[in-house]
Amino acid sequence: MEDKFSNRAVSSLLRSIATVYVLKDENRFRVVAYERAADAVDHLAREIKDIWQDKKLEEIPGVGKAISSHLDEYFRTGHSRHFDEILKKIPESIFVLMQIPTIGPKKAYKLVMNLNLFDKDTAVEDLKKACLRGKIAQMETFGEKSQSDILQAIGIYEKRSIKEERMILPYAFSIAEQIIDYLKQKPYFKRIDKLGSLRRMVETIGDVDLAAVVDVKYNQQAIDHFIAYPKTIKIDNAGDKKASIIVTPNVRVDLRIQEKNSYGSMLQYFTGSKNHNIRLREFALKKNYSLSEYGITKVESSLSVKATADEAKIKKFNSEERFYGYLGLRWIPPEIREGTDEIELAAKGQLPSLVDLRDIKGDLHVHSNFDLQPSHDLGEDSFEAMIKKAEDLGYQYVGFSEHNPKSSLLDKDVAAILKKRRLVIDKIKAKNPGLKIFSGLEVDILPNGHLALPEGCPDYLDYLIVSVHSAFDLDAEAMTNRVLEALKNPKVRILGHPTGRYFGKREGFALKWEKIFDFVKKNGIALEVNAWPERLDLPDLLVREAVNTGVKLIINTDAHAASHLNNMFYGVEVARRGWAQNKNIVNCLDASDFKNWLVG
DNA sequence: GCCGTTTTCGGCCCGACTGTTTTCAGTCG
Repeated sequence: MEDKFSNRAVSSLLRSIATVYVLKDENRFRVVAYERAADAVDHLAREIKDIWQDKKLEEIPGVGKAISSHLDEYFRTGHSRHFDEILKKIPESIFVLMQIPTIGPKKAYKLVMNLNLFDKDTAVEDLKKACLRGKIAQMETFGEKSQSDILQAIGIYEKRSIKEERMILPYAFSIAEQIIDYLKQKPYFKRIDKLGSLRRMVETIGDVDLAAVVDVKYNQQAIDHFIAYPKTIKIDNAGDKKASIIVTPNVRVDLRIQEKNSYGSMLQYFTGSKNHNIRLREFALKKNYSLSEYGITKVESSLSVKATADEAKIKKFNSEERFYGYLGLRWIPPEIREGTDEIELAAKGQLPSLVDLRDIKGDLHVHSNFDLQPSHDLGEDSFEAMIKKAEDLGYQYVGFSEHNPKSSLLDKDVAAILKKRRLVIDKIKAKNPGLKIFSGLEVDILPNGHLALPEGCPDYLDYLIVSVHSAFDLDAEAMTNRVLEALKNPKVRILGHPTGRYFGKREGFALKWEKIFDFVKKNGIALEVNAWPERLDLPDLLVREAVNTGVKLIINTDAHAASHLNNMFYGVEVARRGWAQNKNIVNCLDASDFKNWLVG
C-alpha cells in the first residue's frame, strides 16, 4: 500500500482534481493550475510532507493559498473535505482508464458511462471485452479504428504495468553514441545531436531522440540509412523528415531531420523540458513573440490591422544561441532547462558557469584489487593500473578507498592488514611522484551509526568515506541520526552515495537534509556525487539544494576497475543538473589546496 | 487557481497527429 502522503500520491491527487474539472467544464485555467501544482510536487527534491511540517507549502511554485489550505487539511486529518467532495463527482474507474495511453479524461468518461464500467478493479478488463465484442465501434465519436487502437493501447498498458523501466542514462547514452557513429559514416549527415532528456542528461531515459542536419535533397537517403541500422529489429514509421525504429534489446530511437537554416529552433524545441518550453513561451509572449519548433513569429495585438503574410513571416534560427539571443537571453545549458528560474537568470545574464569535466582534478573513491578481505566487493585492477588510468585522464591526485575489512576479522588482524596496505601504498607513492596519492577507506555505517572499523585503525589512513550499505529501511529520523553519528569521526571527509538509491533495486532512503547539510557544512565534510551508473547519487535536485546551502561536494566514480574512472563524466553531468560550479566541488581544487582540505 | 521589471486584475504555451468530424475534439509532448 502506497503512502498516501508521498509526493507521488499527492501529485496524483492534484491531477485527479484537474481531471474532474476538465470533465465538469470548469475554467480551463483552473485545470492548468492544478496540473502545474502536480508537476511541481513531482519535481520536489524532498518529501512534501516535510515541507508541510515546515509550513512552507506556499513556497512551492504553483501552490497558492487555496491548494495549500486543502493540502494542509489533507495532511492533518488524512482527508480534504473539499477534494473529497470534488472527487465524488465522477466514478473512480475513470482514473484507471486514463492510465491507458491515448485515453484522456473525455474518452475515459464516455467509455465508463456508455459501457457501465463502474468497477475500478475490472474496468480495464471490461473495456477489453467491450472492444472484442465490437461495442466501441458503435459508439458516437468512436469507430473501428479507435476500437482497435484502444485494444492495442490496453496491450501496451498491460505490459507496462508488469515491467516498464526507463533506461539509466549511461546505457541510453552509449546506445545513442553507437547510432551517431553509424550515421556519421554518411557525409550528408552534417551534424547530429541528442534531443530531449538525453541531451539534458536526465538520470533515466525513456526513448533515444536524435536530430540531424541534412540537405533536403538527401532526406530520403538519410532516412534509409537510419532505418538500415544493423541493430534495428522493427521500423515503426519512416517519413521523409522523421523516422522511428526499435533497436536491440528493445529501445525506441527517433530521428528528426532538418535543414540547417532552422535547425536551432528545432534543437531548442525538442530538447525541452516541457516546463522549460512553457516558461520560455510565456516569457516570449510578453515581448509579443510566439515560439515554435520552426522559429519565432511576431504576435500582432488583436486591435491592430491583420498582419500581411510578409510581416507574419517566421524568423528562422540555425543555432540555439541565436534563438535564445533573439529573445534577449543568454544560451542556457540543456542540463538546467527544467523550468525553474533559469530563464529569469538568463535574462539578467546571471546564469552560473557550470562545472565542466575538465575542471576535475582527481578521484577519491576508487577500489583497487588489494585484498584486505573487504566487507563488500573488491576492485578488479591493481593500484598501478588505476594510477596509470588516473594519469591518462590528466588527474593531479587519486585516493584509494577499498571497503573496510569484513567485521568477522579480529581487530588486531584488521589493524595488521591496514598497516601492510599503508606500506604498500607508501612504496607506490615513491614510484609515482607526479601524482598525489591518498590512502583512504570506504567504511560501512552500521545501523547504530558506529563505523565498521576498529579503534585506532584510522591512524593508517589519510581519510574515510562513510557509506550506508545495509538496513536501508530506517525512518528519516533514525537514518539521519545514524548518519550524523558516523560523520562525527574526525577522519571522515566524505559521505558516500548519500541516499543509497540504486536504479532497478531500491529507492533512496529519506534523510532530514537540513540537519545533514548543516553538519557537513560546519565540519567541512563533502557530500559525494557518486558517478556509478546505477547510483548517480546525490540526485540532481538535492545537489541543487546542497549548492544553495553552501555545502561542499565531491564527484567520485566508485570505480571497481580502471575503465570505470571514465564514469566521471556522468557524475559531472549530475552536478551540472544541480547547478554546481567548480567552486562547489572540492576535487576541482589543485593538488595542494585539495590536500589541505583532505588532511589539513 | 496562480501570479506580477509593462498587471493585486486580467491575463494564463504551442503545434502535431489522429480519427471523427464536414470544421473539430481529444491527446500528447
